Amino acid sequence: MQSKPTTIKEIAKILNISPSSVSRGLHDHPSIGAVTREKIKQLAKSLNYEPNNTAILFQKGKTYTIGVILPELSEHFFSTAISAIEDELLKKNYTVIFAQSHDSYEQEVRLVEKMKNQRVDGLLVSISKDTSKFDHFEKLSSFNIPVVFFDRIPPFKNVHYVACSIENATIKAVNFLLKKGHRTIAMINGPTTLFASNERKDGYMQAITFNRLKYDPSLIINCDLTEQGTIDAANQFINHKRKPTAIVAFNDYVALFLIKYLKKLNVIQDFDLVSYANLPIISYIDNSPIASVEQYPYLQGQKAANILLDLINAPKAENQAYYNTIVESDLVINEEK
Amino acid sequence: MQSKPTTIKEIAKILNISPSSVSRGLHDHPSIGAVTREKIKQLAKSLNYEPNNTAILFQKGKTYTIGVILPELSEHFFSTAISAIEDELLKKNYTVIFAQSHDSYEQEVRLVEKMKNQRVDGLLVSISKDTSKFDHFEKLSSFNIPVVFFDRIPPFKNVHYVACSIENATIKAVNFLLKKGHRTIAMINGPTTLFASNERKDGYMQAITFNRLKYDPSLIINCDLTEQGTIDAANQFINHKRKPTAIVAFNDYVALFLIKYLKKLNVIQDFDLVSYANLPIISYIDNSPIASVEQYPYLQGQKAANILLDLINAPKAENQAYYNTIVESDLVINEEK
DNA sequence: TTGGTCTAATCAAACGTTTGCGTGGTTTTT
DNA sequence: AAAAACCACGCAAACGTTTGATTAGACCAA
Repeated sequence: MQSKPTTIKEIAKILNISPSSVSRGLHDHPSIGAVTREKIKQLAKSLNYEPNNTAILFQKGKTYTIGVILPELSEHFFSTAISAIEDELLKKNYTVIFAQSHDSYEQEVRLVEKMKNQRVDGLLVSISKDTSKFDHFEKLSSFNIPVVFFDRIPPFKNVHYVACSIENATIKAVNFLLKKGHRTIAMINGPTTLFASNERKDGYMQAITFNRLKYDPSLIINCDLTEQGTIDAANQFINHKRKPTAIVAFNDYVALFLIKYLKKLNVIQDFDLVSYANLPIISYIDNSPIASVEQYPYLQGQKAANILLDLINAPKAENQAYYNTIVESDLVINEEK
Repeated sequence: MQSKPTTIKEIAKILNISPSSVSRGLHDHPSIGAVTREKIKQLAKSLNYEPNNTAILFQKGKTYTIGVILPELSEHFFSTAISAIEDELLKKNYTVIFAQSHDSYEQEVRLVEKMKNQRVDGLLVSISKDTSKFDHFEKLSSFNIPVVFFDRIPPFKNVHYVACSIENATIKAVNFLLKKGHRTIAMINGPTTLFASNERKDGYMQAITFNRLKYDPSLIINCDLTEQGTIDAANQFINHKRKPTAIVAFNDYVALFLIKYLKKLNVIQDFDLVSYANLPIISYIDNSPIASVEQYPYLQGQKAANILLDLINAPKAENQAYYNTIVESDLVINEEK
């Protein structure tokens, strides 16, 4: 009933030829005659022969497997990105294995170790919030396992990465608000420890100074991204001597908290909001942000996957230059308003 | 620089013992003396020895790899479920590979084939919308690859599965609305071809008849789950001679379309909505459903993963009985209202 | 002394596939 | 007719690890 899978050896024995000939026949090697080749293929098909992958991988010392490590799969951004990665790698007959760091540095270190033991051909990583040391990735290069970071990338250039320029995006966002006539624009930013916070701040300042406006540091509040933190920030803006007319929210979650609170106070009409896209359906909400920074997770995933394939298949000598790919972000204007 | 990984053989040569002793030493086999064992372990550590997984898998004929096939990873339900699966299987040192059918039957067939060639130890599957034939799964049993279906399951009992009883959930939902005083309850259902549609209908009817109310077939409309389809259904209800006061939406997407349209017509206040949870943030929306059927994707994923492990590790003879696990769904009342 | 039990290790096969090299036999070239 | 070229295939090693069978030596009992 539960037949052991057919092997090349068995085919060889039946046909009274050597296993190597069978292997070559199945691979259309020129040194196998057409007649024999067809006999091999026919028998293989009729016996339901399936190459034993573990044997091939072992023999070749390659796994055709790509590891993906990301913080949280149930975040829409990441599930979309890995969806792209899987689509892209499947085309090239690679297999994807993945794991979640759950934003823990220790877990990330463990996972990198595990992926290395699994002998992945390459790694795609979006780093955890907790990660500030990167030794665990450096070890990989000595094993010749290329790594491409995406979206959440380390703060230096000598790695391969794909990311969105949040700075540029923020410039676009603030410019958009300025063009709409806003002159006092506030920002609910994340913790100063986050690279992403600095990018937002830099973009904000660039837009403000480029437009010859005065930069008021009290209009940028660093919060912990919780609901209470958002409420505290909102209160500061509402009571600000220069009460802002527009607020840039760190992300859609913050925007949600903000909308909820401003509605409760019945002052939502006093503000135009802009946010960074996390939630696909945010535009369905009443008083939703009038614009969103789209970071193209699918595109980022695609590009990262293809870069990794390049690295895997490149001659070793060429691995000198680093891919630093920036995916341009767009400001998506919410038509509903 | 790029050192080839250390092998057991090398360790053996350095220590002047046989590879088998090294292997046994590393595995604490009793027939290796404590002194030798420690020498082996020390040297292994200092040489950064990592077992070559592909070799082990090949040798053991097991891959310690579980395949997961699901329709669409970027759907919140599925990303949560696979997140649970990964968490659960990582604990047991299994590796997860996954692929998306994108709701295509042909793709699903290809993927099952691919997973089989990858020699996965088992398969977790949520079937595609297009799938009505199941031969591709039956083939797996002859290769002794167990399959556990979750959420989207085939319409028969002689398979292993984990799912939520949408029927029970619907009974709860309708009962909830009845208790709130509603007497005319409508339902926007999916296409009749979908198993999920029948479950909803059955649940609806059971609740109605159990409460000795008259069942009015015109209050259940089968739609194609598009925005236009939802609008058409809504129009029928609005113009219905017995205009309903509550509507059960097929899912959150339909609910979103519905809310949008009813708001536009300014009749949203005339209806109480209930939906089935797909979108985590739906409750943040104004006029959101007053209750949602929670289907516990994380729990379903966990259970499916554990059942699969049971099947993999069970003695062959015991594989007779089928796991048919129903995860109870809950009606989550939206407090905001 | 013979036989038995234990300990600590070795030997060799096995898993399935790929691949460099070798080798008869036939055909072509000079 | 000898040399060269080519065709179609076989041989055997290799990839790294595990494991059943075996062994050499030490110790003990009768």
